[in-house]
Amino acid sequence: MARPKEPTLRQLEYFENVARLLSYRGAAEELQISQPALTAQISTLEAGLNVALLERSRSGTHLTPEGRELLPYAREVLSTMRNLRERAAVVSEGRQTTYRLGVPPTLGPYLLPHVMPELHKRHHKLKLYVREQPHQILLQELRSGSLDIAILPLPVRAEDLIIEGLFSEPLRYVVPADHRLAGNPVVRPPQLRGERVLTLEAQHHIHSLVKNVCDRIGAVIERDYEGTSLDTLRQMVVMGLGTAFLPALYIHSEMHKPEALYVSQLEGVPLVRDHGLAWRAAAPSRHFYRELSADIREFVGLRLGDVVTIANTSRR
Amino acid sequence: MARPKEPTLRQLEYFENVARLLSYRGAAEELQISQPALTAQISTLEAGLNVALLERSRSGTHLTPEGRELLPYAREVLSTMRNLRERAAVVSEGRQTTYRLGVPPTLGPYLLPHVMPELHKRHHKLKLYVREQPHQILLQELRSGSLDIAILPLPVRAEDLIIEGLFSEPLRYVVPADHRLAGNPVVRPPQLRGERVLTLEAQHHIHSLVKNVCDRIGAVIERDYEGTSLDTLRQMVVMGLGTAFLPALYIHSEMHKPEALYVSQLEGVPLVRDHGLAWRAAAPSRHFYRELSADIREFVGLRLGDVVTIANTSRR
DNA sequence: GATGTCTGATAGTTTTAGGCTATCAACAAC
DNA sequence: GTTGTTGATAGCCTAAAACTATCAGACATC
Repeated sequence: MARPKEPTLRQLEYFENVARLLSYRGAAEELQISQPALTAQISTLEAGLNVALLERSRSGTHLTPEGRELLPYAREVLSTMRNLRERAAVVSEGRQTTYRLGVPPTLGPYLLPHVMPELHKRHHKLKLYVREQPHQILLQELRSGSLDIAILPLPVRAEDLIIEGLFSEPLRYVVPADHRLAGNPVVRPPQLRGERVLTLEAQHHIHSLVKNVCDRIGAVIERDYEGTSLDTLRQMVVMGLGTAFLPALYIHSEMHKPEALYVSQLEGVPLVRDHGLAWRAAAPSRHFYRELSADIREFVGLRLGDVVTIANTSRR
Repeated sequence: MARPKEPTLRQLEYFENVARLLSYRGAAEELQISQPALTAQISTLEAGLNVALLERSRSGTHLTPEGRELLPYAREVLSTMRNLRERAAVVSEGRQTTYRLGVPPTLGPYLLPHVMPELHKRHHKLKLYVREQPHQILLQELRSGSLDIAILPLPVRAEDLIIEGLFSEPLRYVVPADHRLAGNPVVRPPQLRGERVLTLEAQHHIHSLVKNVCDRIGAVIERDYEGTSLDTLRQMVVMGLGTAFLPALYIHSEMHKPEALYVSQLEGVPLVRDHGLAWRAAAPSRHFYRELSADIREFVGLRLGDVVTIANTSRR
């Protein structure tokens, strides 16, 4: 193929060597090629650049003025190439680059502070770039390649993704201080019939979980006041606008005594959200992601074992 | 030869293209190669760097985290290579790089100010890096490649150098104001018999020229006071320590009325120094150097034609 | 002046790498 | 279920890189 002869890195390396040693035979020896091969490559380089780089006679070799001017440029190319190879060597050791992790905003802030320090201790060169987005967006960006891994609410059915269960997180019933059920550690479904329940906007997975449970037990979803975040939801409960089901990790992280709210466990009807770590099945780092998944389960078990239930390792 | 497979520029170009288009077939089309050839080159690059750069499935292509991290490095290599090619394109137009010109210190300061402005007008991208050194050193450094061209006193016999005559410069007889010969525009050899003549140190060409003439005419070289420069020589003449033969260009540039010295022309015995431009016979820019030689003769003729005699174009 | 050594260059040959076409399997769209 | 598109694989061909052998010129030594 008659494409114009561009200089190659090999030729620049040869040129740099000859320029430094001022001897074809000396440079050939150092480069471990034959002297005629070196001569030919330098000639080809000069033809490609359309400029004489070296002045040679039987009495020795010198740089031409043009060669002298271009030598620093050649060294620059070789230097940047060396940078690339060195960085590749580091990166190829594994877990030493930046992975983009997506998490739902209703989970990330209440989970990651417990998990990140442990991950950092174990993989101290690992860098995770965290993005909080609604789970539908997370799924889309994982598929499109804008994310490398994501924590998604289960179940998720996607043939092109690997999803491993992390843990189950219950949602607790939260009432204001003057509520008739305040102070009861456990509430049963008949006690909630007719209760007004506040929840997040429809785009959140929690919305559908809470709606399903309310439909089952006869509680009423309050549609006039939808929360845009768990905090705004909690403030509305404090203000007496209704009651709510809030995630256990949120409660664990954000609600402390003294607090104007009471928390109860709902008995008889399971209300949990399952979390899983997802990645693309074709990802070259999929073995590392599987290990990361196990690490997260381990650390969540250690730090938050009394708040959530660790998942069995399974493909859902 | 089983040398480790280093990445090539071609491979980095291919990688950058795929990374930007996120499609092997799209990139192959833009690169004007077949898609299997592209796939093979990317695979070879990944093997060479020992890291997966791209994640590919039948549903599309993504950068891996490692590939994302190395892509700026690859772009850096391609950028420095582009810089080299662009600079080479400028340099290959000719006369647009820096040439090292050597000149004797007894000539350079009195010649170049007349010649450089004209040279710059004619070759406005030409850059001459001037070094003043004794002519023996000039010859040595020209041969060793530390200089590209040099103005040398003639004759010079060197098989490996091309030398073209530039001009002949007479040396004038200079006496203090109270000298018996002061005011005579012309002096003859018998008038100088027994005269004490100061000159430069032996390493200078002028020394041997003056010594030869003094031997012929019976003047006496003053060995107790040798000049280290033309200026110091002239100051000693002013102080009445003796007389001297000074180059015409020096006189033309540096000695003006009123001055405590008188200048005469020596008749009957020629006392001139011939100057030539020298370069290595094997220098790729030798055609340019010949043109430069002609330019210098032209400009010296125009600006200093009444001080020196332009040489015929000849190989001495 | 003759001879030997060292320099870079040239010629012919061999080996390796880059690129081709044909075809494959997997996946998505209709 | 069929068709089209994706990246991957196999076999082949050509160009490039490298080899060895040898050359001519320059220089040092005898």
